[in-house]
Amino acid sequence: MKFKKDFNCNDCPLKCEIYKAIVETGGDFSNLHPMQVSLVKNENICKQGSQVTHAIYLVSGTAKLFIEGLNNHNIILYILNPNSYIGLLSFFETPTYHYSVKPIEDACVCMVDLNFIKHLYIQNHRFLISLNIIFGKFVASIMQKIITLNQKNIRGRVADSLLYLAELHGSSNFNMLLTRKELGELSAISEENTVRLLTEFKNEGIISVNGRNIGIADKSLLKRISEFG
Amino acid sequence: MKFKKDFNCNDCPLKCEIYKAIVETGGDFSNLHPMQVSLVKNENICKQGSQVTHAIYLVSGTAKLFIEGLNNHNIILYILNPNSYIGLLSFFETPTYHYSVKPIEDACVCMVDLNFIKHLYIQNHRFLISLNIIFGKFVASIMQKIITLNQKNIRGRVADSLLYLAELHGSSNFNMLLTRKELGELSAISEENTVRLLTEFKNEGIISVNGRNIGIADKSLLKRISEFG
DNA sequence: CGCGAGCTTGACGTTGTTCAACTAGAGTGG
DNA sequence: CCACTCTAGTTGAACAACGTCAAGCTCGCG
Repeated sequence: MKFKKDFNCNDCPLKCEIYKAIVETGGDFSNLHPMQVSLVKNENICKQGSQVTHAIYLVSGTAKLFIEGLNNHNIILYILNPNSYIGLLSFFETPTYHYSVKPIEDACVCMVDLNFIKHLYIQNHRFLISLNIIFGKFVASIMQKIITLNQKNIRGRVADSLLYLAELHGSSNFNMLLTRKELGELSAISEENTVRLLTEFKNEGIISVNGRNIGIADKSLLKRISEFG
Repeated sequence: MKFKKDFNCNDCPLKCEIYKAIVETGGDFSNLHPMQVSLVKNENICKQGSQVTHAIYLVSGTAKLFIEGLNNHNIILYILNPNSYIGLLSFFETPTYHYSVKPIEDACVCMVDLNFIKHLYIQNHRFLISLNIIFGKFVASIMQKIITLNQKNIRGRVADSLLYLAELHGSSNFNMLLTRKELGELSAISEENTVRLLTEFKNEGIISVNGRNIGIADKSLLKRISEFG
């Protein structure tokens, strides 16, 4: 974990939502005090149960957002790409995080004091609305996740996860970055069954597997499997 | 379903959050046009997939909030008591409902145009903050639910549900209003296993069962079961 | 009186987890 | 350069947990 203090937004190549909102509202950066932090794998970006003090924005790298359950058994809810809010589900007056976030490759995040954010969205309603839209999408996909995890068999769930990852990477061929165990946590199944299903799908010619590189050969079939058939 | 149009908030015994916020902001009710609706069991208060046009507030009665899954298999997320928002999870710029709500006893709801609400929370930040606080709590309990449903055995899940209902009714002795099937949907298990566990708990002296009336005799033991022991 | 919805119980089969053993590759230190 | 160790991945077999099917029961209501 390496801090870059006294960071200046004008030097940042990523013109994030917060930056845009400030410019739109009058361009006063004097109270912003952004903090950029570099992290390596397995460091916590935020930790379930700890206090929410800053809005966190993923600048570069990829991260997993997960709930820490019983007996060290986690469930991964989303994979986060650069240019997305991390603290979002906790922006809204939640004292502590209900989930944890860790990078799955080296990453860089930017932290902004939460009081600044509140002040900003009260002044700038377009910003507030944009937060709410993202928030709404998160909730929608959690709902979907609850159904998927509870009502599909493990074949359908892994198919779902693979389609999700392809969508996320914008291609049918991608390096999923996740270990087998993590792919299992994304589908809420055991590591062993994850392996079994990957080889099963491979043998059926639905996907190609090369280490963590996945290629989806028959997307429509995978979709039918995901829909539970 | 029976509409009471041209309803006047000053005649309403329930001084809800929205009412209070309007009074606080200047007391202009002229654009409010609240609509009160009476519903009986099994009518939809709101329906998954349909458009969100109004904020809905539960005035009287009890309702279940559930996700409609595959093969007519639902999962109940919450039981709603009077004086709570129904549309809440969809207030924030979500075009369609991601869940359904139905009364489990005769109920009465009040509907307010969503544009009015938006206008109100932009003017009144205390109201916005109060919405966000409730929103945050909903999300927190969904997170908890995901873990519960995926990582606890059915004994733990039913124990959880019973403790939840006791909390909701504010007493260890309550009429749960739910059928066995619905209690199962609250715990995401089959109706048959729900019945089996109720009699199991009864035989173990942990609860008393009389139709839909439940009495929790040994709360601490039930808590230990819920914590997965 | 008969019908239907809700409830109850037993038997059975499927699904998925867990345990255990084994393999392959990447570091590490002598 | 070779043991060694550690992690990630893989496979098989045994077992436990749940869901499903089927049948019967009870009570309220037409």
